[in-house]
Amino acid sequence: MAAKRRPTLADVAREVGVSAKTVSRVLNEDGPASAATREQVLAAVAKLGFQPNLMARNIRVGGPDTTVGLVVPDLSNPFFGAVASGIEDAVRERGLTLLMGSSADDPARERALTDKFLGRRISILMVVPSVGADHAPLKGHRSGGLPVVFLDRPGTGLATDSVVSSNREGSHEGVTHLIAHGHRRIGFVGDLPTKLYTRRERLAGYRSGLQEADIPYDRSLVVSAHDQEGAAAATSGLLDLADPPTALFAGNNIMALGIVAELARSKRKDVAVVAFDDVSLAEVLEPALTVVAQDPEEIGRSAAATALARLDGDRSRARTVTVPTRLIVRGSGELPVPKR
Amino acid sequence: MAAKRRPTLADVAREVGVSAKTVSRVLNEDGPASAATREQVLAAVAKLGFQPNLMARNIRVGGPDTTVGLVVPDLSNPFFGAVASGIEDAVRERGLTLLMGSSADDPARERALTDKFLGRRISILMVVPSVGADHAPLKGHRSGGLPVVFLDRPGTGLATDSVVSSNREGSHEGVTHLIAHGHRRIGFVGDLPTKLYTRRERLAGYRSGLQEADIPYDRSLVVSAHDQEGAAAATSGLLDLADPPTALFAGNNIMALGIVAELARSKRKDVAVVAFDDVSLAEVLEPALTVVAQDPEEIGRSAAATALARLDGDRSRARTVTVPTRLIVRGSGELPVPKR
DNA sequence: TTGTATGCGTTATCAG
DNA sequence: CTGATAACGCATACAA
Repeated sequence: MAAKRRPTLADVAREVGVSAKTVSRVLNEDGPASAATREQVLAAVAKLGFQPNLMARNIRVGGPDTTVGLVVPDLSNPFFGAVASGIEDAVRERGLTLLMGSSADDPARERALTDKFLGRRISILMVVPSVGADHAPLKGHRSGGLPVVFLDRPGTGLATDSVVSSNREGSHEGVTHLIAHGHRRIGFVGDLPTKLYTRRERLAGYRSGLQEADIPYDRSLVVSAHDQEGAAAATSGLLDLADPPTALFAGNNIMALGIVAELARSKRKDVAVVAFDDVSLAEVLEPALTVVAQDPEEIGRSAAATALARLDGDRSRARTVTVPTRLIVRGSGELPVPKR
Repeated sequence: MAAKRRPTLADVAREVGVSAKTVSRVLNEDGPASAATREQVLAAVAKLGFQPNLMARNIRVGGPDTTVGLVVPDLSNPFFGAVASGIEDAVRERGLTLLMGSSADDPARERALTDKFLGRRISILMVVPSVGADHAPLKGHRSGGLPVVFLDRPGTGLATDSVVSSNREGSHEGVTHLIAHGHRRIGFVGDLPTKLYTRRERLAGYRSGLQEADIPYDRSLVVSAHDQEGAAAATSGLLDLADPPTALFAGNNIMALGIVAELARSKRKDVAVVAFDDVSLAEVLEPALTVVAQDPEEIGRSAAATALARLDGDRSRARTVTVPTRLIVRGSGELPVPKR
């Protein structure tokens, strides 16, 4: 038996012996309806398993859908999960539903997803921009009244609201913290690609920290990796240098995992570490991991607040909200330079 | 200026001076179209910022939407993020897009989300059932040809495919592992509510492990918590008992974090621990954390494979796939019973 | 190569 | 209180 056609309003109406509009009225509690027909309709709806076609409804009503579309690069990175949670909490009160999809950090897939969302006439669009994506095509939507917010990274080709962490300042603070504990050779383990906004900003903060302390920038101390395993390998490479670093700065949570794993594997407890972005169990490690913590939930909440204000008619200029980071001192960042 | 009406096919057609159908043709690369009109149309589309209304399109075409809807209880739990990743990878090859939303483990919200998905005529519905949810309303859709898959937990009131971990066997193995190292007083720190399927199954495995070793079940050794902090407090309570456990079994990843955090805080390295579900940095802890690892990506892939087979016409009976767990021995589960 | 009539499932309008 | 009819934005069938 092939998939049967789904029941429509008309089917329900025929079943009961009323008009389609009457069924519609009952379901939407729109106009008046006698208790008798009401019950009959409800019974028929249950019997047939009728499910209103929201697309047909939307096409008729014309208004935007009550959905917030969110595009993230990676569904399995807890950072974006936390951001999504923050958004969800904030928009639910307004009756909006968050739907999240992945771009895999690929501009083409990001575009396909946003188009899908836009085609559905969502109420708010939130995007963690992929490297190389062009957001000029969103201009019309934004000027047409659709709130568009960039998260974690700024977009390209479109002036709209964005919410980012204080990447540069946070890294500067983290590196300065290491310097204050005597370190002068500090490795930077960053993610890829190197032109990723957050990567660039955090590297810039690292460099400004060094500069402030009159420590020359040494390119051989800056390495990159795609994932945790790569970060571990990169860490190993740094420690094998003729003049190895005495401290490491992790460019994000994944890099932090790789660094910590490699230091544990090689039983090195003398290397100081500060990581950008917190990770679970950081306080349990030995030494406990000192981090420049981001506030992903707050990033989400802030983005939601901005978007909701736009929905309420705020037509002011596009603004960039910077969510502050916070240095959490736990131990790994306060290790001294080993005597030699 | 209020939000202007979005441009439609007709608007584009008027702009160019052709019929709506012609515009439709170029956009869908459907019928033939002269290069001249083609360019004109494309120009007008860009100029007006026209975005086809996918709902109108879909309602006309009638076919299902190319979306896979996924309902999870918590967007910020990395376990579900990994499951989603597995699904995404598997369905993308078929041109399907994964969209994920949160039920917050609330039946009403789960229902609202599934209704929203169903109203959009998604191709596949995947649900991590909330406690207390009734899935009988999905019957019509499932028999109407919509693949419905339950993940991580079985659904209620609907016979359909589901994919779960080997919770009972895994727990049994984990507890038996502790017993093999001499432990007889083993605490169980589980999540809430206690009637949650995974919680019940894992507790059952714990009990069967004890029973097999002729160790009496002691209710005072079974505690529960909502979150990591709660798990830490529960752990503390267990260790304060007059006759405290010498080993702990964590009912899920969050409970594991709480246990590990509390043991670190109280500087207890003599308590053996086995956790259900792996956590990052488990191998770096001291002692490294022995776990009964789940395979969330595989759960996702398996669910996707099942659903795709249904889409291809598989009308065989509903089946339950059990994804095996794997005991990963790292150290914490092999600690001996302290001498006293 | 292009246009016209028609219908998808729903709701708004207006009449009964 | 209820129903007939038109309309939403788009695609199919057929004609030109």
